[in-house]
Amino acid sequence: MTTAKRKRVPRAERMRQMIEIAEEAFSERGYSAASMDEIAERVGVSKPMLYEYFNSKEGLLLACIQQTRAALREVTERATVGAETAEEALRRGLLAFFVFILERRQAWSLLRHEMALIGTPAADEIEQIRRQQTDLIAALMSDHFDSGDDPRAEASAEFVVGACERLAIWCERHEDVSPEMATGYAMDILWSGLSAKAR
Amino acid sequence: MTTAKRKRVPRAERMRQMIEIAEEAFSERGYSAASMDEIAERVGVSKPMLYEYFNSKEGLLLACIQQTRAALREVTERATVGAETAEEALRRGLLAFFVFILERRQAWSLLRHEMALIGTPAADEIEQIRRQQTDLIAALMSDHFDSGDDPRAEASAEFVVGACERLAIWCERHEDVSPEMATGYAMDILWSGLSAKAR
DNA sequence: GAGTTCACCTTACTTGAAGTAGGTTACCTT
DNA sequence: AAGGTAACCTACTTCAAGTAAGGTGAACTC
Repeated sequence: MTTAKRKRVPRAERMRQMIEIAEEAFSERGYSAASMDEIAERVGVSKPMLYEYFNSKEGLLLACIQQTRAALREVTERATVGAETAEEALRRGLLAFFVFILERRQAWSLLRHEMALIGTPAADEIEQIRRQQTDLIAALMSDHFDSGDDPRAEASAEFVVGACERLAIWCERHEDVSPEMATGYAMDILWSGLSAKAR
Repeated sequence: MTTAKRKRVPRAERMRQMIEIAEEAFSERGYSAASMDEIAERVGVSKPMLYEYFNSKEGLLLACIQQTRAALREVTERATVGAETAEEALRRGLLAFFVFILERRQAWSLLRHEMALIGTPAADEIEQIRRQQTDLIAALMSDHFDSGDDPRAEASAEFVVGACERLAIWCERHEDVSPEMATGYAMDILWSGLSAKAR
C-alpha cells in the first residue's frame, strides 16, 4: 500500500510464491496458529486469491507437503543409486535422510505438521503422498532383499520410515547427534538386529 | 432441559465424564472438527465448565491422551513381566501393543491425534508423556541387552516406538493383518535384522 | 432451622479466523 | 481501440474458542 502498487503476476508464479510463504508460516507458527490472512498479507495479495488457487487451508498445506515430500524422496533416491551392496544402499539412504532433516529444518518442520490433517478429508491424500516414499523404499528392498511376500515388503518399508521419522524427532532434542551418528544408530538395529546384542 | 433437571456432580466424577466424552468426540471427528460446544452438550453441561476444568481445548485433549497413554503403557509393561528371554520379552511387548491397537480402536485413534498439537504450547507435554513409553522400553532394553551408552538406548527405544506406530497405521488399511502377523513382521526386522535377508 | 459459604453451574457475550459473494482493473488479443 | 479474461480486491457471513459476570443448591455453622 505505502510503496509500489501491486503488480500482476501469472498464476504459476503466484502459486510458487504462496507455497514458499506458506511453508514458512506453517513451519514457524504451526498449522493451526498460522492464519490465511497473515499468509496472504506476507505474499502481498488478498485472501480470496489463496482460496482461488488452493481451495482451502488444508489444500494449501497439502501443496506445501507435496512439494517437500517430493524433495525428500528425490534426495533419498539419488543417494542410493550406485550402491554396490544392500548394506551400502541402506546406509546411504539413511544418511541422506538425516542430512536432509538437519539442513532443511523448515522443510522437516513442515512435514511434521502433516499429522495435523488426520481425521480431515485431506488425510487420504497425505497417505497417498507418504506412499510415494514407502513405495520407493519397498522397491529398493525388493531389489536388494528377499522380502518374502509383497505386503511384507510394504510393511517393512512403513516400519523403517516410521522408525526414522521418530528418530529424527528425537535428534532435534539432541543437537550433539550428527546425521552420521543417527545413521549409525539406525543401521545398528536395522542391519544387525537386536539379537546381536542380547545378553 | 426438556427432561431431568441437571444434577450436581462432584468435580472428579465430572472430569471423568468429560474425558470419556471428549475421547469419543476427538477420535470420531478429529481434533479440530470436534467442538467444545458439542462436547459440553453431550456431557450435559455448559461450555465454561470444560474450561474451568481443563483450561483449553488443548488441555482437554492432553488429559485424554495422558489417560490413554497410561493404559497403553500399563498393558505393554504387564505383557513383558515374566518373560524368560530378551526375545520373548520383545515379542510379548509387541503383541500386547498390536492387540491394544486392534481392541481399543477409539483409544488408538485418539493417540494418532496427538500430533495435532505439535507447534503448540502443549507439544512439550506431549513429548513428556511419550517419554514415559520410551523410557519403559529403554529400561527393558537395558535389562536384556548390551545397549551401549545411554543415549543409544534412548534412541533405540524411540526408533522401535516410531516403527511400531507407523506399522500400526499401516495395519489399519490392511484389515486382514492380525496382531500376530504384525508382531511377526516387526520381530523379523527387529530381531534378526535386514542382513539376514540380503541377497 | 435460618443464614452463610463455596463449589458447581449458567447465560450471554467478545474475538478472531475460515471461507465467500460479487465487483474491479490490468493486461493481451485482434 | 474494443472486448475478453485472468488476476485481483473489499466487504461480508459464519462458526468456534474462550471469557465475564452472575445464579443456585447442598453442606456446614450457630
